[in-house]
Amino acid sequence: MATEVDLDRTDFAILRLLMKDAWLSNKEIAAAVGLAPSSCHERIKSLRTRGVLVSAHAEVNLQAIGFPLEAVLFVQLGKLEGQVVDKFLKSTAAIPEVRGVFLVSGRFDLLVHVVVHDMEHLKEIISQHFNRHAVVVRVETSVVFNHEARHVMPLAENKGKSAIS
Amino acid sequence: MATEVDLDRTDFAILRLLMKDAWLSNKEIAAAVGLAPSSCHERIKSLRTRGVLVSAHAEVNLQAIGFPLEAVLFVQLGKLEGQVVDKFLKSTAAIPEVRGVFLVSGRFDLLVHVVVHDMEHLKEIISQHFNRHAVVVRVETSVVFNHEARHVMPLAENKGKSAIS
DNA sequence: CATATATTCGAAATTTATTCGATTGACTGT
DNA sequence: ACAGTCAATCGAATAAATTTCGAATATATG
Repeated sequence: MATEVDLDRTDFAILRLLMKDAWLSNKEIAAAVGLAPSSCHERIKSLRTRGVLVSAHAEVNLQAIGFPLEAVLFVQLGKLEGQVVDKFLKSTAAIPEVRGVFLVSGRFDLLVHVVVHDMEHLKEIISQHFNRHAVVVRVETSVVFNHEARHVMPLAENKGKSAIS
Repeated sequence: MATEVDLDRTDFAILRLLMKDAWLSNKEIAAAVGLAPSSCHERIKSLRTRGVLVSAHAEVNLQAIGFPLEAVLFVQLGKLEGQVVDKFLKSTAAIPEVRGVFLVSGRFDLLVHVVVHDMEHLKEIISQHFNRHAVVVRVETSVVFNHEARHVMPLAENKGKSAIS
């Protein structure tokens, strides 16, 4: 598993820009970080092959396509047998309406973020999926009033660990 | 606020592709949905101006840049006065380590997803930010064992509501 | 200080994005 | 059914960006 990589200030600048806006052209990024387009291109290619830059995803306005309601499900699971839980996790993540799954420690075992058309739709997902599996002990549902996703480097400017370490 | 938009099967196909991989070229998308590049380009432009396609963000391997630990904070807030809560939400979202903030109904008021270097770093964020604000009544912390984000259309194939409705 | 390695650059070659007028197809009202 | 209106699609031309690559520069190593 790729855990550590050497990145300099310029790499971080590139990553920071692409996290904010993956639609930036190579030319624009090059200008922003002070490199020639060819050099910048080389670095981006390297970041991808090294597994730092993983992918890019477009964000669509889910309200606009008929999903105005969001919820978080707090799921308690029974005695965790690796196999069964893993299967349930996979099948949960495979539901189109599911936007994220967190397997966590503490009072709950699983947090599931879903988007739905309406309350009926939400009820359907819970009753058809979660209340059907034996591993699920209990589900608590919270409606999401407001949700903000942050696509920024979790690091203050110029705090990139250089290769000097 | 833009809530409803007319989208046909092709629009959904384009959105589905871009959600999965925002690095696809216009040419590739055009081929995949069976349009000429110029037509596809026109549609994508329209999707953006209509506010359906909002943005795109690169996903970086946070392990690789020194953030191997994730946590979810369950926050209870005091009597919700709009102004104060709103300010606290904004300041929370402004923390670089925060990846998402959910204002929810139910047992907790706020869910915060954070990435950190280590436990010390996590403790620091909680004590420096959350335990410093009067609105915060209580914080429960869960370590994230596993986290899967889903970047797919929350809709089964060919289930796009056509303009016929 | 000399050697080896990695980065950077600029220019050429390739590919892609973008514009635009003409054509096709779909919808409206009579 | 039919003419008229509007929107979508296409292909070709132009503009712009990506990608490759050898030479030059900088950086690290012994």
